[in-house]
Amino acid sequence: MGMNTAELTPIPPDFYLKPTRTVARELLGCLLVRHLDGETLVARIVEAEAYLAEDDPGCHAARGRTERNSVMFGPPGSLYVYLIYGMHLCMNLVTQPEGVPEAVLLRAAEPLAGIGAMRARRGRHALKDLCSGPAKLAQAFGVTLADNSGDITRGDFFVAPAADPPGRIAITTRVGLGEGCGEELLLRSMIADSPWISRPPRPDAPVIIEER
DNA sequence: GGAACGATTGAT
DNA sequence: TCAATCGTTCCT
Repeated sequence: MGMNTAELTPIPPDFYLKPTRTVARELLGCLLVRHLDGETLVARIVEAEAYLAEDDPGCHAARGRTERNSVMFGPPGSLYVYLIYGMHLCMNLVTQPEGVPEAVLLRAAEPLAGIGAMRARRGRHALKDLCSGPAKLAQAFGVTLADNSGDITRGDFFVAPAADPPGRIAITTRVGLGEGCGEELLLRSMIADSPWISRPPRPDAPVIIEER
């Protein structure tokens, strides 16, 4: 059932040294894989956002290093997990060399395997309710604060290369940022026309389509 | 020490 | 449209 998960292997750390916008774009179609509690969870990434060290007031590291954001300053391929709104967790993949605090927020994915376990963790049945938002995705994959600073390039929680690369990619503004937080920057990437994204672009936001 | 706020979600 | 819910951040 589901899919063959035997040959899934991690993308190595060098991938996360590319420009962060590129990493966000190239993560589309890649597979998020986790072996957890005797299950293999797999989802195809369809939406991701870049957060930059320079000229990006929306980045958690925009005002320097703090206890919370310290993982962003760590090695590429690190997992940065944080609590938002006192009740949800968001999952980021750290990019750039140590000392450069950039990351990609994983925002949405298409569930492919381990659906039952995802449903149980989410408390929802519909496939579209499992991974269609950053906190939903984290919950479906059993992410906790204990996963913060983990290594996404090896072990039982990793990103594998795209088996089915996306065709058209849409680039637009990020979700949920207030005024003055870089809300106009085109740092959100998603698979164009994917039914698995968290939400459509704002009606007034520019959308750039890249053919592949 | 205290207050305001947030890279969200789910219900109304 | 709105409440939930609490750690982080920033101000006093």
